[in-house]
Amino acid sequence: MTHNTVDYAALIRRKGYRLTLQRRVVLDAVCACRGHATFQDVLERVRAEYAGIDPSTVYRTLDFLAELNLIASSHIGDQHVYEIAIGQLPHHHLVCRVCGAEVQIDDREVSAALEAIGRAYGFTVEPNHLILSGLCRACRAQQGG
Amino acid sequence: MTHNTVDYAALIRRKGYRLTLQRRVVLDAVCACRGHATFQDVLERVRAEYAGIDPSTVYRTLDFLAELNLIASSHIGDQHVYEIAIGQLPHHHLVCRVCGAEVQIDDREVSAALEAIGRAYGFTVEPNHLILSGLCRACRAQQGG
DNA sequence: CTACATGCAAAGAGTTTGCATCCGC
DNA sequence: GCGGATGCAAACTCTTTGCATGTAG
Repeated sequence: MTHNTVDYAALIRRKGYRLTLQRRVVLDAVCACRGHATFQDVLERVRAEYAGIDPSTVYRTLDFLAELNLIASSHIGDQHVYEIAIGQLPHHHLVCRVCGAEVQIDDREVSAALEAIGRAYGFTVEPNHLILSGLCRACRAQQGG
Repeated sequence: MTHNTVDYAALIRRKGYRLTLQRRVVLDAVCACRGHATFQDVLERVRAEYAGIDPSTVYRTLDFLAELNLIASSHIGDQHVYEIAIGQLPHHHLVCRVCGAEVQIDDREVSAALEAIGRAYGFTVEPNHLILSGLCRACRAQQGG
């Protein structure tokens, strides 16, 4: 898999690192999760492909891939989540606090709004993969509110 | 201390809980931290006032106070932080990623912007004490950027 | 005086680390 | 073959829990 246009294998080697089976499997797993995946999500998917992998290797590999910006690492509430970064434009998410539905928002819409606010306080806002919690249409209808 | 207009002692008793020395000391400590305080920040301040307190009591008390909305609990990066909530309007923060400076932003400025974006996707955004990272004026000048 | 809150110590989850072995280059 | 990466097990940090004792109301 070339993971949409970025030759990650070449990137890894160019930086002097090695392309191991484990690294390929972990990257594919994060990609296959489509959206935000917890460590456990990733581990399960990885093990479907390579049962013998050690959790410490997955931790090390996720850190490694995040360092190279092949995946993005962030937080929803107090959960650490990972997401494929290859072929993704800068973006943010709306996450429904009831059903967990996720919608991706183009960065430009958010940045424009927040940068204006930051400027008023002398801040250069760098909205880093913001995760906004709320209610999706379906859950709002159901909960009333 | 009445902690600005809210009689927290009465609130605690009205709900059937007890006002203990530990609860007063922890609440005062969070208040004295002015801004976001980690567990360790709070623990240190608490111990200056009451050295014998057990960490588990501080954990339990912080949960307790957050439950009553006397303090707010959130995350900066992967750090859990606490903040006094008494007498605070809904608000968000700009945090400088270099020097850690914090500026409070009125909720209305942020909500207006984000709700408009959410609406376009059928979401009711409920921006819960957002923490936006960026560069303050001084650090931007120094770093060039 | 009663039940809730605390202190203590132990358990538990999640994550990191040291080191011998393995394997990509 | 060399040096980085992995597996394994142990260590470590942070947090939670069970229970006897203390104390607010």
